[in-house]
Amino acid sequence: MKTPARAKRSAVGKVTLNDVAERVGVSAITISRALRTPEKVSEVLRQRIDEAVQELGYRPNYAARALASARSHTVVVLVPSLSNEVFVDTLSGIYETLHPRGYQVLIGNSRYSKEEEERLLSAYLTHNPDGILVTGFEHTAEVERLLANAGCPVVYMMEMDEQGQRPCVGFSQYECGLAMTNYLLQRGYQRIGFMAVQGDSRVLKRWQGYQDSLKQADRYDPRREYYVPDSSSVGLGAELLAQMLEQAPDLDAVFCCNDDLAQGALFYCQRHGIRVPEQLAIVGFNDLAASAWTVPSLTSIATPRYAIGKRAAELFLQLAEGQTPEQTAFDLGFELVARESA
Amino acid sequence: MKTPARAKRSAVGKVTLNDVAERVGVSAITISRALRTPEKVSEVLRQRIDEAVQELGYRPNYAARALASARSHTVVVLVPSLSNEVFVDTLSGIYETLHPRGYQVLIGNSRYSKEEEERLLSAYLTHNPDGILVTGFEHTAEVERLLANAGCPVVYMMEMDEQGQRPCVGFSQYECGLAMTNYLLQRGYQRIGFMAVQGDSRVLKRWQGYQDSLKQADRYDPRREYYVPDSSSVGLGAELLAQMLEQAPDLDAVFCCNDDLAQGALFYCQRHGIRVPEQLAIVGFNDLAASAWTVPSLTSIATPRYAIGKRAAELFLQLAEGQTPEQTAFDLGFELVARESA
DNA sequence: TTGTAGGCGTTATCAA
DNA sequence: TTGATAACGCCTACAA
Repeated sequence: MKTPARAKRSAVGKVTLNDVAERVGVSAITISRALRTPEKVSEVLRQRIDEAVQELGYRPNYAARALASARSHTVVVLVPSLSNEVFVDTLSGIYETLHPRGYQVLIGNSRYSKEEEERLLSAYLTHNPDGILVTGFEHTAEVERLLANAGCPVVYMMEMDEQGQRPCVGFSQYECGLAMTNYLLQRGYQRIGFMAVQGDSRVLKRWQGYQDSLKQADRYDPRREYYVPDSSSVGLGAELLAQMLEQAPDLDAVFCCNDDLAQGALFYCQRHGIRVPEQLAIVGFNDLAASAWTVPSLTSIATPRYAIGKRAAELFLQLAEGQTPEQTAFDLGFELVARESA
Repeated sequence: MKTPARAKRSAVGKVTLNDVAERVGVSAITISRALRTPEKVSEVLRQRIDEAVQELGYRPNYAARALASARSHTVVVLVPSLSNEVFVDTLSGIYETLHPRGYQVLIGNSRYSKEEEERLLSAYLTHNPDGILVTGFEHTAEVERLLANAGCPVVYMMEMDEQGQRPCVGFSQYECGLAMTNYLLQRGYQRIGFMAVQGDSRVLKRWQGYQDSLKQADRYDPRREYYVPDSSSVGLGAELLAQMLEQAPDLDAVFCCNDDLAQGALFYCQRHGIRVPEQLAIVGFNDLAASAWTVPSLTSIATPRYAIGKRAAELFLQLAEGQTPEQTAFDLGFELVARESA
């Protein structure tokens, strides 16, 4: 019913700082201060202001704040997938670190597409983020250019920077591949295959580790490698194992580039009466939650994704505060979890 | 090297509309128009503007735009979990519909906490979203108040509004519970248990359906119900089945309130030599990707979550454009997928 | 401790 | 088709 004289273009007649100021009888800036730096406002005033804010239901306008302060309090996070426990866990670590510090997290899901990543980044840059957290070092030239000119700290996640220049938190994917394959060799497996999908740089590095391990043991045979660019899934693991067994029937172990695949491979064996690990050993990667419960349980590599998210966020915070951390590259390691399947 | 006289507080010396305007020799508003409504700018000018934009690398400032236009081009989506395929799929549907229309999607993950949901919504409202997509109808009073006063369309997802007032896209969780239990009865199972976790309203409704089905068949026995408030996981399914079998050893079928649980229950049976479905039938809910591949494969209920996200986003679009759609409540149904486990 | 002035980058409004 | 002007709501800088 009331027609506020002031509001000319005001979107929905939302309560502004000025409304609160009028109500309390002070200037707008004082309200602003009371909200952001309460200690700089007198006790009495602060109390009256808090009340007025409550009564009027004042809610600061994000856009106005971002515009006036030239700080968005926003951190952009670029991940290749959300349907993967790994990145959801990473996001948890990021969120739990950044949220208490007053940052909004803008999630960009590129679906393993570099082009989509480019679009996302380009769009999100209009937000003038205070920081950007990206997955991996493999991007389009344009993305690299955008990141370089973003004017805010950029932290790379999941892998280590080989040039050692850029801030990053991750672990050596190559070492993972090496360690797991060495483990299989050590357990006496002789004809070890590798099942790869997606083909992102992290998978390729694990694969490289696998190859180097076998070559060193003089057991490498390209016929036992299987790669398709499709996105990972349990079903795909089952299908690919069928194909691998056809191509290399003498396989005695498969290293699946991730646990989804490994679970699918295991189910395939269950269905076809192939005993695991007696006839065929199966190992995965990432140690997804279900892998401890399958029968047999899956040997895998546990990756510190939550910790990566957390540390990456912390690193961003340091960088954003203008600190010069002595360390900007964090290798958080990994753990080989030996279970029943190999 | 150049020191732009104008830039006094400019955050990072970003290129603005004015910079482009100067370069082209027109006013800023013309650049703005050329970018938003190219058809309102002359051919020649448009071309020169496009070039200048390219050369200077101009990128509109989201905050300024939102402030000036009182439109954020942002839609807030509140989900209870990201570690659940269901909501990730829903988000895909939303994103794929809204992104091409120029909307940003702000994801809020409440982790099944109503209090966290309240904090999230409160924070996100500062963005003045153009719309809000929420999961379910069960919220704190404050959230309900905030939604009612948000001043933008709100669409509820996953359930149907019993009062039939609010815009919603979902399906009847109750009917799902009913249908699945009827199916089991029909298949001849007599002592059917229910395994519930999380305890959100959707689970409760399925549970209600289960109870009503059994009561009607005069086969209801509360000893066969098992509920813990913990969050769902494969491991929990295994643990709970162990407890259920102890409490009601005569169980001949379990209806798990979702597929995670069902998979865990199945793995428990595999490990303990309980034949499924001969000794114990297992059914789940949601039809997660892996459920088709386990051995035996899991009977479940496929839910149209991608479609729900898509339709909810479309409904929002209609509402946002001021249309009055004749239909604002969409029941997208569900499908019982009979497989080997029951 | 509080206030004044001015501007952040864009768009709505109205005029030319 | 183009432009001048005045917001949008808040914050920085400086002053009192």
